[in-house]
Formats: sequence, C-alpha cells, structure tokens
Amino acid sequence: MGAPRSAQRPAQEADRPRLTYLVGRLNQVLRKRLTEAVRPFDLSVSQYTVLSVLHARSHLSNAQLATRAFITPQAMNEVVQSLEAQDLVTRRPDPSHGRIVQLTLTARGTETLRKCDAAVRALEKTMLGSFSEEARESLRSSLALCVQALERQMKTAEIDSGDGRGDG
Amino acid sequence: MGAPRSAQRPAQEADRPRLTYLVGRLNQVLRKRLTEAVRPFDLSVSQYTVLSVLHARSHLSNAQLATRAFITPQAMNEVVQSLEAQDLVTRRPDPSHGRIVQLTLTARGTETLRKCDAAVRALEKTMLGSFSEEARESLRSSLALCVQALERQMKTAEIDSGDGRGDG
DNA sequence: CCTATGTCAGTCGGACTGATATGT
DNA sequence: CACATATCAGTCGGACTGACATAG
Repeated sequence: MGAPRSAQRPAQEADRPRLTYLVGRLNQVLRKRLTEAVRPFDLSVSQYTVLSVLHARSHLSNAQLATRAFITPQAMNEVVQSLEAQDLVTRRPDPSHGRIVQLTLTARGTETLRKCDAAVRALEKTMLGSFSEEARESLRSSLALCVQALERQMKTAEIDSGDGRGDG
Repeated sequence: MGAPRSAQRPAQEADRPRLTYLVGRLNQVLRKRLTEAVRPFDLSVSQYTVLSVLHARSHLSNAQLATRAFITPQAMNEVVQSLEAQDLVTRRPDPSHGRIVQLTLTARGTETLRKCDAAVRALEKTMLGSFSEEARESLRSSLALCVQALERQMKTAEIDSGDGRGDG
C-alpha cells in the first residue's frame, strides 16, 4: 500500500531511499540467503550462477562466461577451476581452436544444479510471495532495463575517454 | 531448449533470467559505476552510504549503523574508523551511556557528501533515464518489499531453529 | 551473571590489475 | 606483430567469526 507521500508533490528528484541504496541492500540480504541455500551442496553463489549459465548455454569458454557475467576472465577462471575440481564441469579443447577450452556440465553438475534450483526457487517464492505475476514481470524488466542502461553508459565512457591511444 | 518465450504463455514460474540473477547483476554493474563516481572524493561505496545514513539520521552509534545496514558491528566499525581518519565524521561519547559512541558528520563530511550526491544523482539518471516517475516508485517499492520479505524470513528462521533455549 | 557496545585479530569469497604463455 | 584466450601471482574492499574489554 501505499506511500502517502505523494502524488501531490511534483515528484522531487531527491526522494529518500535511493534506488541505488535499495538495490545494494536487497543484493546483500538476498546473497546471504542464497549462500545458505546452496551451501549444503558445497557450492558458492558464483559457482551456482555459472552452473546455471552453462545449463542454459553449453560449450562456452571461460572468456565468454566472463563476458556474460560482467567480470574479468581471471575472476571467472577461479570459479571454473573450482567447479572442475569438484567434477561439476568438464573442460574440452575447442576442436577448431587450440587455445579455447569449452565447458560443459557433468552429470554430477546437472544433478547438483537441479537440487540447488529447487532451493533457490523456494527462496524466490519467499521473496516474491506477495507479488502478482504482473508485478514480477514488471520488476524483472525494470531490472533488466537498468542493467542495459548502465552497460551502455560504460561502453560510451570508454569511447569517450579513449583508451590510451591518444598520445600516450 | 531455449525457445524464445512467447507472450502467449501463461507466465510459467520457471522464467528465464531469475530475479535473483538480475538483482545480482544489476548490483554488480551499479556498484562498479558507483565506485567510479565517488572515487574522486576518496570515498568507497560503503563510506558514501554511511555518510548518507548519518546525514539523514545523526547521532547514531556504530551498532545502530550496523543494524541499519544489515551487517555486523565489526564490519561497520572498519568503515567508521576510516571515515573518522579522514575527518568526515566525529565520534562523541553518549552523555548518558559511557560505552556508546555517537557519530556525526563534520563540515567536511557534509561537503563531501554533497558532492558525491550530485555524482550519484547523475548516475541514477543514467540508469533510470527512460523510467517514468511511476515506474521508479514501483521499482522502489518492489525492492523494498523484497528486502522486507527476506528479512522477515531470516528472523523466522532464527526462531524456527531455536537458539539453544528450546529444551536444552 | 547477563546483555549491549566497541574493537582487535584472523579469515574468506570474489573481484581487480599485472605479467606471461600460447594459439590464429 | 596484433589479438584473443588462458592462467599464475599479487592485491584489495568488504563481509564474517572469534575473542575480549567495558558499561549498565
């Protein structure tokens, strides 16, 4: 219900809880719960995320995974290595490209992911229990739009400032 | 699988990008940009957040700040100490309670916060540029509801598992 | 004694930069 | 050589648990 603050006012920009702040707090609490949810399966949140991505799209390389997750290849490499050590993914050289290593879920990885998904689904149900299906879709698309807007900004900034080729 | 999801479908529960995933990604990108935004003022994101909270509500203690930020007092303590070292906040013993230390923004802290707020406001404008005022309010309240639901769950879980006083 | 607050010390997961080897 | 990929090594911010001292 509602925010009694409002519709009268000309929608000041300086509204209280910054969206920025709320996103951060939600992530913090959500991550905590998520960590607990996947811990029984000896997975970290990052590991779980990578398993999910590989399930949706297999045979990705470490570099591709990194790009999709918006992190550096080095950071992703650690996650991938830990997953291989636990026999949840396998690494296979790309047949048409010596250096690239394709990643695929093992049977064990698929099974572990399945169990985690159940736990995560339950967690989302807790979080979104009072949301209508429309509200969920709205939230989903809003978040996606925010990510897109910020990514676009990052690319623009790179171009804008040049990347050091000016007069070094 | 991976058929493009049609709008016809009755909104299955197993929709693709998990809300959980989107929140994490948004936080990641947003935090990166936020870090860049406040770096010129020699602030970390955590420090900026604490300054904001203290501006809205002064004379809080470290423990109170920690509770509001959903982190441990130890974690908050580090942030507070760094802020004091930079002369952005002052610490004053609570007149009616020896151990408690109240925190207040210094003039320098207030000024720094003001500058950072301008940068953060610009960042939010980038992120939410295409959002109507209603969409922003909707997103804001959705996020707040998610946080509340997860917090309630945490407390329930504590009670549920007992904290040793059960029949011990 | 019990509780709340503050704080030192150690540790951890996850991300970053740098350097380097290697394949196209 | 340029460029993408992989990966080792070091570092950092930010959060956690443990252990204690102190105040009420």
